[in-house]
Amino acid sequence: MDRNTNGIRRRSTASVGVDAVDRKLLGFLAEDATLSYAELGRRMNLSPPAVHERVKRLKETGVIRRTVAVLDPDLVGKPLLAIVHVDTQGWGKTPAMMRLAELPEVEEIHAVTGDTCLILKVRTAGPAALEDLLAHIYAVPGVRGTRSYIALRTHLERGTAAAIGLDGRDPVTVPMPAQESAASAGLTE
Amino acid sequence: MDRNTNGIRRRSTASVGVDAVDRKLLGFLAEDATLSYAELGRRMNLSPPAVHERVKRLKETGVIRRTVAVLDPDLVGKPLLAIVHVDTQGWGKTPAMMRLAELPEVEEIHAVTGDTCLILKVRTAGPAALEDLLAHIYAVPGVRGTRSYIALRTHLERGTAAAIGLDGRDPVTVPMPAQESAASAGLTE
DNA sequence: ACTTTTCCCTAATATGCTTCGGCACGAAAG
DNA sequence: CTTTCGTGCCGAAGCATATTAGGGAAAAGT
Repeated sequence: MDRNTNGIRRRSTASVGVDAVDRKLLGFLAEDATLSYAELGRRMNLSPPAVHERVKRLKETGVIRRTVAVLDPDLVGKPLLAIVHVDTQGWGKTPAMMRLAELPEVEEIHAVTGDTCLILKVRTAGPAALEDLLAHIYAVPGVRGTRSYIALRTHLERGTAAAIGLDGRDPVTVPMPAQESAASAGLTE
Repeated sequence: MDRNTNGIRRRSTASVGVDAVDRKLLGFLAEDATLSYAELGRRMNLSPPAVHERVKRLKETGVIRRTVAVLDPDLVGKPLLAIVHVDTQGWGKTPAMMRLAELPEVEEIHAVTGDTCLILKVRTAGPAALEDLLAHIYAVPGVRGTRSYIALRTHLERGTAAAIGLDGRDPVTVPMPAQESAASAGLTE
């Protein structure tokens, strides 16, 4: 219901109305949602009520989906991160996916293009737990095979935040250096 | 009903210590960090100050890394999600990685085992923007090639939250991960 | 048995959120 | 050019909430 079931948005590209001030605000909130409205107002030359009004609107329109606490995977007992490619029979759809989504260790499930069908992001207590998890995955009907990539180190992990113009960077349009030469050089598959 | 208030299990070792109550609390906060201490206390039969005390400790010990607003990728102009495998020359190390981390569209960078070196999670405004981004990636010294998996649909995307015993599910056999410098052992932003 | 530590509670204070009415600016209509 | 309407902001007030302080009960350690 809250979904944009209309399908087509009237406004230009993405926008239920997100102006530059909103983007800056979102940038701050996506990095630290505990900032007070007073502090936010100070940072962008606005009064607390004005900030409150914008945040309220952004939540209602769904731009801000929710506010969550980010936990340290190591400290909560899930030090092992793995990306798992899953090959399925046919185009999986939901029955199998639902099963996978029920596993607590599975954080993300994406249906993708390429030489695999599903990409999972999972966190387990260790290699043994990962093996158990893979056993569960294989037990799901329709699963033909998996290919796991174990993360040795995470160099970066942030929200959609940075994509916004937090630090004044232009958001939507990437700088782009030499798009034609480099792009056509060798990425076509 | 009031049994929870007393007889809490002793904290195993002098480590960072995350007991059952903490895990339940973390489960709630990882799903909605805007819940008031009163509400949290009500849900787990604790007084607001008691909850406050625990949350404060969890933040200080680094279990709760930060609190952030989760944005809708579509509504902020980044509807295209892609997983990009990057092959590098030698074992990349940081100079190249630093360059990649500077790109706003890049959300995650993991060094992994398997038939590739790095796995990136990126969000762009569209196919063209992804091409531009790939051009940037190829421009980084040491990058030999990439393989992109475009997400057609995201079936699940949640935090580490679910891995905790929020809904009473037994996480796996875990806890008691680190013993001493666990807080500093984690990824330092 | 006694001490210490841990964890919680009630009560009180302070801080920040949230609402309300009014004003200024810009756009569309007359 | 003037009027009207809509939007977005501000300052002040009321109120919910976070936060601190003091004290007590139970378990762990001596």
